Amino acid sequence: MSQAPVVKALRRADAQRNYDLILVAARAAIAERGAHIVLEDVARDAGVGIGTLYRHFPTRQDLLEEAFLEETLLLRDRAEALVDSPEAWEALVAWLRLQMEFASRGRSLGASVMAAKHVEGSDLQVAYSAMRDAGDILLHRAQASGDVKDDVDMIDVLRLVYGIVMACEQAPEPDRITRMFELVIAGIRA
Amino acid sequence: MSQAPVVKALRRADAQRNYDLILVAARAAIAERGAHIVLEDVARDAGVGIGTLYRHFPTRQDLLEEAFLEETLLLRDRAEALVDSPEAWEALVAWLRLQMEFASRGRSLGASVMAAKHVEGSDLQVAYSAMRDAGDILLHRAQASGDVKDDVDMIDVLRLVYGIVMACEQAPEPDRITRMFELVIAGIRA
DNA sequence: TGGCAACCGGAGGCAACCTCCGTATAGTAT
DNA sequence: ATACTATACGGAGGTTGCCTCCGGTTGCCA
Repeated sequence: MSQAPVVKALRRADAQRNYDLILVAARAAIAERGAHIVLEDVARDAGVGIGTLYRHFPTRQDLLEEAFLEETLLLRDRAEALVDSPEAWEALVAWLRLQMEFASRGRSLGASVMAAKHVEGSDLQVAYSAMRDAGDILLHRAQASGDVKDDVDMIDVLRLVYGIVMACEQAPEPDRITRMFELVIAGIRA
Repeated sequence: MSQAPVVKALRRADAQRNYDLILVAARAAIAERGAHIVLEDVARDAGVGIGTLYRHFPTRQDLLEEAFLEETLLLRDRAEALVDSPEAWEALVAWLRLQMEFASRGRSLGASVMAAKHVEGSDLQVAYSAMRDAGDILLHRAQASGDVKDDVDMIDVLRLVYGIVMACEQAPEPDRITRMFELVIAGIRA
């Protein structure tokens, strides 16, 4: 299911080590304070210079993409696991709920990730497509069983989920988020 | 329906003139390039110094709030006008559609406004509450006529609308936005 | 017309982003 | 082991945008 750390090309040992340290620090910072991380802080936490961070991740976007790649692959795996579930509708809803938790954890990342997905050929774009394809199967199953409207599109549904998180970012109230999620779920139901 | 330019207190004529010039420049800039306006540019466009801008609008938030105040009051007026409509459901949907257009125009402002609304006592907060109250009447009418679920909350609905705009900010596709909007509408329908 | 409270404006401090280049070192060839 | 070099390190410093401060200016009233 899971995968080994990403190794982009042949790299010197110290370079690979720093690359990993930076990613670890970035993920920790994002989990704690959201995606508005200060890259200088990440570099310090990782114990490397800012120059090193920028060599490995030329843009802020590159770092964020890499930081979320793992989680995206995990969500794809979850979708694939849920395909075996006998309850098509419940499986779909469960997966969408996971999506929402993922989005909440990377609060403020929404916009960044949203932009990244469209960069053709990027690692995250590929992973995101794979994840969405896996989710699509859940959606189509639920449509085949008559639980979901036929004209519903997975991209739209995912965006609605991300939109909820973004709109509630400033004042996150768990029960409000839950209610909004349920409205969306009701909206796609046949 | 509409209202005269806002005059906060007794101000010297030059101060009032600059205040208005700044707001005009800010609204123009937002309409053209979204809410990521550079305040230095706004000041230059308005023909005043940056210091003057900051005296009138101590924080970026203050300027954005003021820039959107008019539109918020207008949306309230629209809700009040729609109360007379015989079709409760259609009136509600029409008003929500207006909300979406409003949000689209101030692209990237979503988060800022979302934050501002909660600043107790701010002009925009008061105006926003008034607008929401007016919208609430539309909602309750649609609930009374059995068109909308009883447990739907206007705050949730508005946030969903704003969420759509935010989630589609990076790559706005009008028909996708329309489809997402319709999913939300379907979600609140009884 | 004088006086002053209100107002103006831009120089400059600060924070975050990112680049550049002199220094250090892992890996390799001898 | 040693020397060599491609690769990598790291932080000084340039850039941009945010915001403050205060010496100079001006509308307004007596």
